[in-house]
Amino acid sequence: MSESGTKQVKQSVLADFKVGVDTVIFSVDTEGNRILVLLVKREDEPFLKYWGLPGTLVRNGESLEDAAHRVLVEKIRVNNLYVEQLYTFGGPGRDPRELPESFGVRYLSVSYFALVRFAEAQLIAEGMSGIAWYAINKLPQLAFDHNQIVEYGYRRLRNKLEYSPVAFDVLPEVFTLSDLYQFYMTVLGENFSDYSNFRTRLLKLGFLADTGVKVTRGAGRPASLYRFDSDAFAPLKDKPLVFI
Amino acid sequence: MSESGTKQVKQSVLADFKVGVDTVIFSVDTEGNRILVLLVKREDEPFLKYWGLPGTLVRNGESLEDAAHRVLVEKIRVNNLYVEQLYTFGGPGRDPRELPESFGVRYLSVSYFALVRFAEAQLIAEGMSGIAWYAINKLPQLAFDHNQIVEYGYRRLRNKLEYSPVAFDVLPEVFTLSDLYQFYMTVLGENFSDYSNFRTRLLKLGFLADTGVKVTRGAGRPASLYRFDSDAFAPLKDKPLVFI
DNA sequence: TCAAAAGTGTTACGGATACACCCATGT
DNA sequence: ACATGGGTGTATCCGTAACACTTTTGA
Repeated sequence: MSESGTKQVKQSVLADFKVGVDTVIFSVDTEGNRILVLLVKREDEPFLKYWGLPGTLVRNGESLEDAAHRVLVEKIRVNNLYVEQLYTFGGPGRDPRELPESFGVRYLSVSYFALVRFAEAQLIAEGMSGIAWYAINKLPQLAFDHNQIVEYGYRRLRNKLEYSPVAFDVLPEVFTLSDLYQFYMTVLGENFSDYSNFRTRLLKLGFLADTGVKVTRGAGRPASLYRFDSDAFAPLKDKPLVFI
Repeated sequence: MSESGTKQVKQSVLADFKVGVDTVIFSVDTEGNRILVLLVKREDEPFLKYWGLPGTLVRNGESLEDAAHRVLVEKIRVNNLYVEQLYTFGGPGRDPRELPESFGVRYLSVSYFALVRFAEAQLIAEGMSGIAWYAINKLPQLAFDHNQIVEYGYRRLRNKLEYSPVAFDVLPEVFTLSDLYQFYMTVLGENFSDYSNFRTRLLKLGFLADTGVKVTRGAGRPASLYRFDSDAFAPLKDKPLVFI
């Protein structure tokens, strides 16, 4: 950041910003075969009563991550989650609070991506439930440029899943291979892989430990419960891996 | 000092930001077999006389991309380049100008990633050449957290190259397959692929058009000049592609 | 004629795909 | 006993890796 100006203008032309953090919180409902996004109904202008992403403005002494975490904790109670930064949207005019041509304060949004476990996620109803999960393919018109942000996050979700072990951050401690398969099916679509091939591939990678415990769900042969062995995974870290 | 009040908290606790844009500008020197990063010597505090990334603070009415572009144009003259957003660093205290505990203005940096053609890049010497290419493996201690940003950008460079056709944004209009190979070699390292296999794979993808023109460089059989056919590439867009 | 650079061909291996099949349980 | 879901095996295909070979030029 070298503000290379030699003039006096220096201060006057620099834009003043408030920085917002908006988080696309995903969860995967394998039963319902849906990907869900957490939305909140806005109680302030602008975009009053529109649905939008959970977000907040960054406070004094607070890091971006802290702010993202604060919003998350306000809206939802979870034990397991995965968070990472997504993209920063900062063009002038993206927030109606910036009066056109006024050179007032600008609003910049750093978006975050989060993945939580659907089954255990408890929404914290504020007032009369201005908070809800929406299927990603049935989103309403959102406030600001939030539709665009969700779209961006969705691409990231699929990418992350294919190349990194995020799934295990969000699955229970132990799970069956069918659970895992269902999870991937839901996110990546019907035709990503055959079950039996998925199975062999994953097991060959060697970081899924069979606990020996069997679980039976209705009819059918009982399934083994597996555990993600992060030690066994460690050496594979940042190697190009495909989880397809 | 921002007006502090424990009451109408809402307004008073929000941090005020200046937003900076820092760009990691890469070029690939295939002759010298080096990856280069463009650095500028700071002429202001903080970090006076340290080398750092070209950057600026965002002005009124200016988008982040505009700011990134403005800096680029100030430092370097190029025809071809590729630019994309990298990451946003915004923790409190990352800039010494934020007085500790003062709740003064915060400095947030949105970093960008750029790739330019080395051969045609002309550095715009300001004063006595406070601007230079540095080999990525021989960087000095940089201002702020810029070493970290470069590291992040370097990862992105290699990734981009493997999975997307950025190379062609930065190669001449026509080039030999050896040129292309040298380029990949330089970025991805000695052991990424055999030349002949690289060759067959790339040609099979079908978006490299042989111009028929031959060029000869010293001894050896003349090489065909190829052109990147963006129409032929279009259908492959956003399909998972490996350029290795 | 020989070295250097460009370009072609060939073989072997390993992973992915598409199945067919076997196993254990509930009803 | 049979439907249901879990789990195993196998034949085939195709991309990749390794490397030998041919072609065309300059010196």
